Amino acid sequence: MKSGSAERDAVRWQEQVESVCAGQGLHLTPLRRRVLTILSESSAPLGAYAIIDQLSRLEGKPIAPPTVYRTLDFFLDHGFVYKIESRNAYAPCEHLGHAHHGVLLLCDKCGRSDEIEDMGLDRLLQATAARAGFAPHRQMVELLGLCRDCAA
Amino acid sequence: MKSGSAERDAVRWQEQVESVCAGQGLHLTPLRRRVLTILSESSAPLGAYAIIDQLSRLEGKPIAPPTVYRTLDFFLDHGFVYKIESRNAYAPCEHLGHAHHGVLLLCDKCGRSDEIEDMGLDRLLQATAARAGFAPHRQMVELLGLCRDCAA
DNA sequence: ACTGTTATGTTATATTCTTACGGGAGGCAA
DNA sequence: TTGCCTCCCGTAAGAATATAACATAACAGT
Repeated sequence: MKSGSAERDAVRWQEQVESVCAGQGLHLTPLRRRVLTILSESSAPLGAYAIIDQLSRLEGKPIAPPTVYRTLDFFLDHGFVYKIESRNAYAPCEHLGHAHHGVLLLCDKCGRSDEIEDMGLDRLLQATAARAGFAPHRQMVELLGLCRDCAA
Repeated sequence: MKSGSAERDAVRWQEQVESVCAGQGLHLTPLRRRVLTILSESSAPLGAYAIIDQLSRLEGKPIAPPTVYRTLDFFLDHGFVYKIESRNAYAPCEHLGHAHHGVLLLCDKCGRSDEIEDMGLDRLLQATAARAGFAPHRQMVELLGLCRDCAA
């Protein structure tokens, strides 16, 4: 979330997704590419219907929800995008390679989200779960509050 | 989480809420009490519409969504209940006194949720946020997976 | 009684997500 | 070629979740 790097990160993200898809033989269709672009160009996470609206404008005709939800599912399945449960919104997942369950910092004011990887936290969570005999397969850590810029 | 204690915990929860309300001059109305009971008698977190249905049956007439959502808001505001964002469900909050942002263990199979307090985790999250210049006011930590009983 | 506040009722609607079904494009084997 | 399969997308409908806006009731304090 260092200022000024957001757009570059977004471009980098899109390129990374492209290359991962190429590498794994995943089909990055025109539709998926357009959604990718919409997501990458947004400064904050987008709701599914925001994507539907933008896509509809891009295509010049109304796009139905399943089209976008399927695309999002594709991205979610491959870890390119994460869903912010507390907001019903979707955002590019940085750290594509790493098992992508980071900490999400969600700003109440500007709406931006930032993703932080923290191995120590992962280990601690894993240990906490293990103590309870719990076997997790997905984790969500979301912090709501004010980001550095908005706090000032 | 210890087997066999679920029902007792639920009763204890309801009593605790009653006493906290009494202590703080909060109005525990008949409606709120009924919702309290519905929540405490459920073995797993309930969706708002499950509560609406049960309440409607109890009252013998259809109850509209806002009635229940308002009641839930009251409970959420006072930390008696937490919302499980990844499921759109609501559950009794154990650990009433403590600042109630525990770790939620959510079983995919039986649907039960368990709440764990972990000061170490809280501190770590706080520190992680602080490093990013982020000032959190609410945190959500949800682990999805299999509970001890269902894993066996 | 008048007023402010809190709690609830009522109607309608917004938002988010899913189910179900069908069609088209490309691969691939007989 | 034909038939079959799979993946992707279109379309219509509807389920599930949540809120807006406005009205009424109940009660406390003055």
